[in-house]
Amino acid sequence: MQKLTRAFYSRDTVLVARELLGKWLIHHTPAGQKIGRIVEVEAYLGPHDLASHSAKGLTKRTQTMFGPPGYAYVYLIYGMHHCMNVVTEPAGNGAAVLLRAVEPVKNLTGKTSGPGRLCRSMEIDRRLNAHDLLSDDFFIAAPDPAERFAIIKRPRIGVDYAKHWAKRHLRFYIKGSAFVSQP
DNA sequence: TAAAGGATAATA
DNA sequence: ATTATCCTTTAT
Repeated sequence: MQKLTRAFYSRDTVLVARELLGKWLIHHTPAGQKIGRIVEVEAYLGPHDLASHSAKGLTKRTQTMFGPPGYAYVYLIYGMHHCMNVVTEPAGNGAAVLLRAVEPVKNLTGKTSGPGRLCRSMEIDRRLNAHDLLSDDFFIAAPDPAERFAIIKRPRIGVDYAKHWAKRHLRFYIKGSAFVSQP
């Protein structure tokens, strides 16, 4: 099992999004080590992408997104759910990958499909915002034998306000996985 | 299908 | 200080 490096995250967001599929999200909590296999992600490209938070410019909330790559961007949505993103590309680009669904590997309880439920079962909340994903208690790693699978491209979810950006195929998931939130 | 819920950013 | 908005989920 190999922890992903800073260089991995600093590349093109779409590339990182596709390569995050099949990787393991690992979180050490007081209750024990939790592991989920990433099966669905979305790419948010930067300020020019109207669906991205960074389109609003640099604010208190989005500053993590504009920071260096390999950090977690966690925020509260609709007052009751958390969403977890991974910052990509060099600092200042404002790009990130949203984690939408994982498959339970270890110590996960409840459903793990959908950004809110993913965070609930992985015990992610906004205290983990700006947390370094190269740390030892919260990180992403490649499982030992690299797997082979087909990747499906679809439009992103919940971004109808973003005009033509809503139509772009920036959501990726593992073909045939029973754990994706929306086929 | 709509209500819930709270932080955030824009407006005043 | 007030309001509109939000990368969702759950229950009616």
